[in-house]
Amino acid sequence: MVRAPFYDKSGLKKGAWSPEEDDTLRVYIEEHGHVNWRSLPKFAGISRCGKSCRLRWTNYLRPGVKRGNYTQQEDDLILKLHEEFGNKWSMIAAKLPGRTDNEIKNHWNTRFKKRAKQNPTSSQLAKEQPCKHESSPTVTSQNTELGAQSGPKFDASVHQILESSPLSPETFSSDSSSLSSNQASASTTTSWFNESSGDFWTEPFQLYVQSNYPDNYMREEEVLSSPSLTFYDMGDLDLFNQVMPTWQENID
DNA sequence: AAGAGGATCAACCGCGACAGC
DNA sequence: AGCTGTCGCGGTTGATCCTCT
Repeated sequence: MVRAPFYDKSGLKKGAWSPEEDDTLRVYIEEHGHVNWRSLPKFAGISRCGKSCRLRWTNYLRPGVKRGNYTQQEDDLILKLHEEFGNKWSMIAAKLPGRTDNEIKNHWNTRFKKRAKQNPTSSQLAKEQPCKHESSPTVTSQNTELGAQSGPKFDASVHQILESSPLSPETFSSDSSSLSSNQASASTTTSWFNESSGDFWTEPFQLYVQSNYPDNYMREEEVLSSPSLTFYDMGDLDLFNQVMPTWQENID
């Protein structure tokens, strides 16, 4: 279900990731963290653009990423959050431990299609139920359509579509290793990346020797030890806890 | 059994936000 | 103030899987 691998003009690989690439990226990030996505592929020896690496890590390789079916509780929460935030998938994902914005977005779109099929008039609700926190002045047609599901009129039959999946202890945890060190990344970026040039995300791959690595590079364990860098903002879990009381222990 | 069409989801693309110079 | 580099987000695409006829 993935695109066939291919190489673009600049020699960057695109399409599906191989297990070898996954291993390389995982090992590298676990060892060194990700200070600078743009330069990471060079140092890790991956023939991908930084953007692709970031996406792969965020959506697939990152520890704590939960895969598989959505529980009804998760779905209730997504509905609630979508009503509040609209298509702010990253904000929704931030409140759903283990789920990524991409996955939630896919899930929502899939469900919407089902819903739209079942109830073609539902799009009417979108105009009546603008999302509370919509800050953007431009509302796309898709936003409008998706909003159709979000209001209180959303009927319970939708849940019958949803599959339930017991939480796996392996895939779900409050493991602080499932972190995002973006802020740390930005603050610790050092001048040793300066030799790079060209377009940021698509810069052609160049192999750098590991010895180029600076001593002041922020290690994964340093990132983990930073209290402000945990992946989940625990203060934001109130709503999550309301909807998913059975997960409370895991979160705490 | 096989083909068609729908569903799923990983990955790509473009753009905007933000920080540093 | 404007430019450049970096990053993340949201929308979209496309290959594969699944289900129905």
